[in-house]
This record gives sequence, structure tokens and C-alpha cells, in this order.
Amino acid sequence: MKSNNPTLLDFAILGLVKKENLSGYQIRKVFEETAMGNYSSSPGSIYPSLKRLQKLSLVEQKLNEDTRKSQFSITENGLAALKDWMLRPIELSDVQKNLDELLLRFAFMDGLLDEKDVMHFLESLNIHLISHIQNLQEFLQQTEDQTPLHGRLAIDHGIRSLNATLSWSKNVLHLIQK
Amino acid sequence: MKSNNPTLLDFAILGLVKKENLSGYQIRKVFEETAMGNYSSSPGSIYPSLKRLQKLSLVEQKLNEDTRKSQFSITENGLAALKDWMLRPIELSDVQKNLDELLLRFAFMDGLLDEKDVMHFLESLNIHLISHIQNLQEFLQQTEDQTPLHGRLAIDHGIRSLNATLSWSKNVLHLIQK
DNA sequence: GTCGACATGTAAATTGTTACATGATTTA
DNA sequence: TAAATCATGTAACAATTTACATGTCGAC
Repeated sequence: MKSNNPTLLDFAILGLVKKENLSGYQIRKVFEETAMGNYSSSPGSIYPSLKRLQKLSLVEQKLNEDTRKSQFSITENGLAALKDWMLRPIELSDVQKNLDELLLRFAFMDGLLDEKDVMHFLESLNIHLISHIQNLQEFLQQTEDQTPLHGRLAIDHGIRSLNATLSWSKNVLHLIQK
Repeated sequence: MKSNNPTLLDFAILGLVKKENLSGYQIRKVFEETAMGNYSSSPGSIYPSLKRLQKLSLVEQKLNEDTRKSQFSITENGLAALKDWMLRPIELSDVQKNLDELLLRFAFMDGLLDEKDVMHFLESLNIHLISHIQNLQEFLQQTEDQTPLHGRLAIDHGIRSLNATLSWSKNVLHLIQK
């Protein structure tokens, strides 16, 4: 009854080594120095994650002939797992709690999914965003008198933020459809 | 060498019981049913959190005379801790990774901080948001040719999302200044 | 009288954080 | 040759998730 499901960090690493073979240290540097800085770069998270990925045979460690250094590369298994993850149906709870994960999925779709699947992902994202935004607006109206000002403003922030995501998503859809 | 620092969930609960005395179950319901649904409502997180807060004497358990049921209320200590937390200087890393926490801090400021401190919080937030947005834009430009399309679009999402937060914050500042 | 909601917990497993530890290689 | 960076790991601790466990109370 073991879970064996890769964590979000596992997928982040998997997506990175898919694009380019990397050593553990190089992966840490990516998380430290690039816009992916929201993921942990501590050795105590990266190296255990790489072990997990190896145990699941999603990545393998190979010697780079040029640099004589060991690097990780994605396996067939790993590619399939990455694709499965990207094609997972979006749920309302993802939009409520795991927007980061959806964005990470999108960020790695390059060259893995075809245009049709990317569009389907964005369309599904739009539907769930709209639904969640509406829920928040209704909640705001229904609790107008009970909720203190700052609480209402915080919810308003949530709505605005989701609207920004929605308009981004529509924009990207437009852009992809050329 | 123990840390004894309340977690984000601890502060979320502390903020709730500050507004109103609540039982553990009632707290769970808030996280299940309201816009605070991004915080965990599982008994395995709520009850241990309440124990931590009690051990730190930030909340105390009392019998509600009317309902004959036990509820938690915030202590003097708890009020001070909540205030300290809200007055913590904002850092760039908060804007990069912990925007949720900043929003939670704002959401509970009602009746705890005076107008001046709220404004200072928002002004500091603005400064850090602007700085982070600029960093992301520079990163986008510097890596334009190396980063694949989806990666650039994901960063663009980050920028748009932060801009939404910034415009919200400016709006709130305006609103508070009347 | 039974079903659903109220109500409070614990245990195991998982994950991640912080700090520690070690050594090689490069560069000033 | 000393300092910085490269490079990989472990250990202790903290927090959360999931599942289990138990019992009360009100409504139908």
C-alpha cells in the first residue's frame, strides 16, 4: 500500500532533467538562481528527491562523456510519468489550492504535449477559474455584513489574482491558436 | 535549542479565535466551508496546532457558559504574538514565496493595528512587489533565447499575478486613506 | 432507532527544513 | 595557499496528510 507518487518537487526536477541532463548540484543552482526559486534548493530536499526518482526509475544517473561528471537524465518511464501528470484532469481543488502545480505543468508542456492537448488544458483551466471566481464572489456577497473589512479585502485580492490568471490563460490560448 | 515558532496554520487559528471564541470543530468548519479553505481542516493538523498554541499559552480553553461547550479564546500573550507577527518587516523572500502569509497577516489586521501601521505594511508590500516584478522582467529579458516558450509564459503569469496584487494593494491604500 | 452531523483525538508515513559533515576543484 | 565554489550527502526535527478510532446528540 505504498503511495510512490512523485511529489511536486519530484516533478519539478523531472521536468528540468527532461530538457537537459543535470547533476544534483546543477539542479540546486536552478532552484537557487532562476525564476523557479519557489522550489526548495536545499540538499536535504534535492538529493532525497533524486533518490526517489531513481527508485521509481523515472531518471537514471549517467556519466557525461565530455565533462566526466555524473548527471541525471530522464527515462522512458519518466517521460510517460511526466506526460500523465500533465494530462491529469484539472479539478476545482487544484484551482483553489494548487495553482502552482498547474503552472508548473504548463511550464513543462513544451515539446511534450501537442497543441490540441495544451489548448484543452487551458480551456479546462478557464472553466475552473471562472467557477472558482464566481464562488468567491457569491461568498463575498453572502457574508458581506459578518466579515470584517480586511477579510473582505483579502477575498477581493483572491478574486483579482484569479482574474489575472484567467486573463493570462485566455491570452495564451489566443497566442497558441495564432 | 527548540524553535517554538508558531506555524502559518497556528497563526491562522490564532487570528480566528481572536475574532471569536471557537471550538476545535468550529475551526475545522471554517477551514472547510469558507474562503479560508486553503488551510488544512484535517483533525490531524487542527488539534495538534491547538495543543501547540496552548503550550505556548497563546490560547486557552474555556467553558462557554451558554452552550456548556469548551471553546478556545486568545490570551494576552496570543494578542501580543499576533501583533508581532503582523508587524514583522516584509522581506523580498516573503513576496517570492510567502504571499499567502502576507495576505493572511493583512486579513487579520482589523482592530489590531492602527491605520498608520496598516499603511506602512501596504507601502512596504508595494516596494517589495515592484522590486520582485522588476527582477522577473529582467530575468525574462536576459534568458529570452534560452528559455522555451512555455517557461517564458509561466514567468509572464507570475508577473501578471504580482501586478494584480500590486494594483490591489494600491487600491486598498487609497481606500484606507479615504 | 438509525443516520448524519457534531466532536475530539491518535498513529504511521511522508516530506521538507535546518544544520552538520566532508571533500574536490578552481581562482585570486 | 587561502577562499570560494563545486558537489554530495546525512541526521534531527517539525509539520502535515491519511486513515483509524471513538463517542455524543439531534432529527426524522
